[in-house]
Order: sequence, then C-alpha cells, then structure tokens
Amino acid sequence: MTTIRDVAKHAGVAVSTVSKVINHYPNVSEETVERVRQAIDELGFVPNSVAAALSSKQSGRIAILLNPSTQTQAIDEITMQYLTGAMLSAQELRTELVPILFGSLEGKDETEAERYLEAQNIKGLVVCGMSKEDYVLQRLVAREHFKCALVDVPIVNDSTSYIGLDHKQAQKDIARKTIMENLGPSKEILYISGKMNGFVSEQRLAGMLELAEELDLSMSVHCGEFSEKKAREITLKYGAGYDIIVCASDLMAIGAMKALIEMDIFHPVCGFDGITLMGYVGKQMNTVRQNFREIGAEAVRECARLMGGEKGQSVIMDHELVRLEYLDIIV
Amino acid sequence: MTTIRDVAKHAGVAVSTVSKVINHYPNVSEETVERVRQAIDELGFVPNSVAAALSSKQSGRIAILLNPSTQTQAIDEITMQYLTGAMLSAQELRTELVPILFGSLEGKDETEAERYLEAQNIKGLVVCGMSKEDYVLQRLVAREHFKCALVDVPIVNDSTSYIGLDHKQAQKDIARKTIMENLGPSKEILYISGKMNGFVSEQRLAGMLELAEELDLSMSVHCGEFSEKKAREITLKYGAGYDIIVCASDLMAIGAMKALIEMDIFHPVCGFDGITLMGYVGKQMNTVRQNFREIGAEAVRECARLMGGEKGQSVIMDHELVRLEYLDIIV
DNA sequence: CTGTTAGCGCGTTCAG
DNA sequence: CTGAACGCGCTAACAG
Repeated sequence: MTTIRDVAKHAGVAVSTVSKVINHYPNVSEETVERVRQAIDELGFVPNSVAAALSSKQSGRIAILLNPSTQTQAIDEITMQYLTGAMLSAQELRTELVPILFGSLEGKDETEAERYLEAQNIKGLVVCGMSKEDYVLQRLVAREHFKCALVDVPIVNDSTSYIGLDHKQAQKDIARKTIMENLGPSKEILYISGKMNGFVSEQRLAGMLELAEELDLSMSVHCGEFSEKKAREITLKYGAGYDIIVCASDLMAIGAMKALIEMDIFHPVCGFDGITLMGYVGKQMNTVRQNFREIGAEAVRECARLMGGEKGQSVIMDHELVRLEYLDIIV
Repeated sequence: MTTIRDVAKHAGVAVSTVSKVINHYPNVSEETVERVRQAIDELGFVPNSVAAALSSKQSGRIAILLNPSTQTQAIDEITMQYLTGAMLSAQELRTELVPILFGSLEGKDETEAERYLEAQNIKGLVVCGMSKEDYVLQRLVAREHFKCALVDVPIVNDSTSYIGLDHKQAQKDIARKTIMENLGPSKEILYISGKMNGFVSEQRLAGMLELAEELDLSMSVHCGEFSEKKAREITLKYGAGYDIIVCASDLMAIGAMKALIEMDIFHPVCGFDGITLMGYVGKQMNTVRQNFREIGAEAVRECARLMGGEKGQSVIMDHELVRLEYLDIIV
C-alpha cells in the first residue's frame, strides 16, 4: 500500500506538503503542486480515508439513519433511493457515509446513542423516515450535538436543516389536478390522511383543508396511518359515498383503489410518492412524484454544509405531478 | 470523548489490558476483567471503530458492493434487503460495513479499483448482483487479493465463497409445483429464461431441462433477459401456444401475466424471487421466495470467516415455495 | 498475567 | 512557502 510518505519521497517534498496538495490548501507553489500531483499519479496513490478520519478532528463522517420496514418491503424502494443519492454525493464530497439502522439505536438513551455515534467519528446525521415515535432520535437531534439534515421533518435551527418537498403545496396540487381532471370542483372528497401527529401528515392535511376552502368543496378526513390495509378498510366503509378519494401516500392509494375494485365502483384516486408499485395497480392514477435520490443527495450536501459551520436552513425540493399509465411502467 | 486511556486510568490498569478485555483476549485474570468492565460501564466508554480499523492491520472492513438499478426500482427492494441483513450481521460481528456502488468502480481498472478499496482499509468484499458483464469486478475477485463472498455467483476458491440458493433445484421445484397443481404433467411449457450467459440463469435453465426430461414434457425456451417488457413481448408472441409459462424471475412473470391478461387468456405462470410486486398482479401466482435479508447476513458472516483465514466454500441457503394471493399482501 | 511502547496513515501546528 | 514533529485512539509485540 502506497502511503503519503511514499509520495513525499517520490516527489522530494515533505509529507505535510503532500497533505496540503491533497486537501487543496493554499500556500503551496504551483511548481510543487505539479510535482506532487505527478508523484500521486505515478504511484497510484489514494489517501487512506480511515487514517484521515481519525486524524482530522475537523471533518468527521456522516451517518445516514435508515429505517427499512420489516412490513411493507415495497417502501424499501424509497429508502434505497435515499441511500443511493446519499452515497453519490458523499463520494463527490469525499466524505465517508456510514449507514446505520434505526434499530441500532433502540434500547439506548440519548447519551448512549450519542456515544455510539461519536465512537465512529460521526459528526453529522442524515435522518430518513423519522417519526414522532422515535423518541431517542428526536432527543438526539434536539441536543444539537450532531449536525443534522432531516428528511421530511420540519425542524430548523443552528445545527439542523430540513430537506423535503413543500408537502402542503404538493398535496394541494395533486388533489386539485385530480379533482379538475375528473369532476370539476364542488364535489364530495374523501381524504385518507397519514399518521395522526406525523410530521408530513400534518402538512399534507393542511394543504387539503386549504384546498377544500378555496374550491368550496366538502371533505371528510379519515386516518389511514400510511397503511394499505387501513386505507382499504376505510374505502370499503365510506368510499361509496364520495366522488373522489385523495390519499396521503401511494400505498394507501393502492389500498383505496383495490377496495373500489372489490366494490366494483369507479372513483378517481390519487396518491403521493411515486413508488413503482403505484404504476401496477389501476389503469391510471395521479401521484406526486418525489425524486428520492436527489433528496438523499441534497441531504448529505446540506449536512456537510452544516459541518462546515453554516447555519441550518430549509431546503425545499421540487416535485412533479404525474399520471401513471399501466404500460409506461414496463421496462 | 472518553478513550481507552481514560478507562485504563479509571480501572488502574494499562491500556493494553483494556484492549484485551474489549476484544475478548485470553490471558487476563477474571478479577481485572471485572474491574475493567466496570470502568467501561461507569464511563460509558465505546471503542472508537475508526482508530481500531486504522490500528489493526488484521481485521479490516468489509465492503458491500451494490448495484441499485436505475431502471426498475422495484428491484431495489431486494438490494435493500441484502443490505439490511448485511448491516445486522456486521454489527453483531463488530465489523464496519462500507457500502459501495458498482458505479464507483466504473472507469477504473482492477489495479485502481484495488487501490481504491485498499485505501479504505477494506479487506473483504460482499458482492451482490454481479453479472458477467461486470468485468472489473470479476477480475478484482479473480485476483484473490480480497476475501470475497459472492451472492448468486458460483465461484469458490481459497478466498472466495458462494452464497445463494440451489437455483437449479429451486427452479425445478417451483415449476413442478405449478405444473402439478394446474395440469398434471405432459403439457407444453414455455420457459422464459434470464440472461444468456448469466450465472443463475444457467443454473435455473439446467433445472428446467432436467425437469422436462423427468416429466417427459415438451418445452420451449426464450430469453427474457430479466426484463418485464421482453417477457411480455415473448408471451404475446408465443404464449397462446403453450399451457403454462415458467419465468426465471418475478418481474418477467409479471410481464408474462400482463400479456396473458391483454390477450384475455389464462395460463398458470410462475416466477422466482418473492418480491412484493409479485403479489399485486394476478389473483395468485407461485414463486420461489428467497430470504434476501438472511442471504445478506450470511454473506457478511462468510466474508468474515474468510478474513479469519478459512477457505472458501459454497453456502446453500434455503428457499420457500409460496403461492401469493392477492389479499395476503395487504398490510 | 500485566505494563510499556512503537507504530497504523494522515492532519496540523510551528519553526525555519 | 516548506518540513520536522506531534497526536488522533487503538492494537500488538515484547519486556517484565
């Protein structure tokens, strides 16, 4: 294994000089930079990331906290997209990304969790899929000991940033689109919301309430808890009495659609997310499509920014409104 | 941050002793072990994994090489399961797991790829989803510089192990089951295979050929390249002429099923994998269900075993034959 | 059985 | 602008 010393020797300079060149420090003459660059190329030197992480007390590593569902593995598609995006931008930033399962923090209190992460030279957290029931995680974030980029959790302070859509607006947009396409306004809407008390659920619900007001339509809200089964049950029970069904997630939209099929009635349904599964169910369905990969990538960038000493902020990502057609999906 | 020194001081022993206790070395008296344990608890000490990785030239880190598909994100479900299992057993083994995308090795030759990995203190590779077109990876494995656990790639030597099903047997089993349930033997079978030249495709095809022989049934083989679209096309073209369609993957089974629906004819179809999507398409479909999470976990264990100096081996995982029913899947 | 000490490879002062 | 030297936290000989 070639080390920084080998490079230094080969280039006839000191190790510190090589280090400076690698890390793009100023105060190195053009000429020596070139010599060092050449030596690096010739020897095929790649800096040892572990040693770097240990040495520099500055730039730590970024952990990405994931919560793969044991239940609905279809949703893992989203998690994988977050992760892929995150890995890509971590590579660009030359930062190590350490994937950690929510489960690894279970049974620990904040202090223990903090130590656990600290012991891995982790300085920043990208948190995907945190809910209000993840108490330890929440307190961990609240302590502001780590720089945190939260996906879909609207908390912003000096060391915490929010990354996600404008869920309120997106929910309004997709619902309006679906309503307009199918009925025109002033009809009865059934809204199947996410979790009571959920971060994004609240925003999406707020969007629906606002839309109902604006379009002057009557709307009932039921809580589907992001469960396909629950959404199906709700639809079986109440669906017939409404003209259109708006769901706070794709999975619930699928449940609702299936219920309608079982009941042999047709109502437009719309979802939220853009998972593959969505394209497989009805002949066509509207949904908000999120670019999860880009969200993951942005979250890592944001985390790195925080670790660089910047203040937290809200990063609002774009969303797309799409109509999924059966045949489009086949690859 | 509390270090090993703090613990040593607190327990009144030397750092090396603490290290020994942590790593379960012998040659430490019960009494001192206890004292050290107590000190560790009191201080809430957690060993710094980065420092450990740097120091110990012995036990390196394990990389898990993933290939999330940009096309059919539904398949990412499998990748996520591999990863989750791998993370869990890595945690048990107290080994760092470094996820790496195939893409990160692209454009590198074996030497460069080797350096890239070496520079991250990586000593073992868990490879998921490698195909015969991944030349760099293949040569990387062939060099035997890293200890490799290959998922679904049957290569075994001193530093390489195979982890996966008995694909030949599994394919035979699920096809036989489907045939028997629906028709009894001696009927016309359409087999849609995976990639020409694919590692598992060959094994699965071999299974089908053997089964055809045993049951004395006539069978045609077409190559679906693991593509839903391709399988659909094949089925549209030839499907009507056969009694039953056996596919080498779930995705292709879905394509075939859709084609049949379009043609408005019914033939039994069976798949292979057990992805969520499979349960959403037909009323019912047979498939081999693999426990991807357990496979990921086992691959990491196997890799660790190799790094411990053991020889490579084949690890054959169990599989399940399941019949997916529409309503079972809803959560 | 326990303690001392020399690295692992790199980042980073601080003289020169 | 350069280079020698120390330290990050831990492991692993080796000496006691």
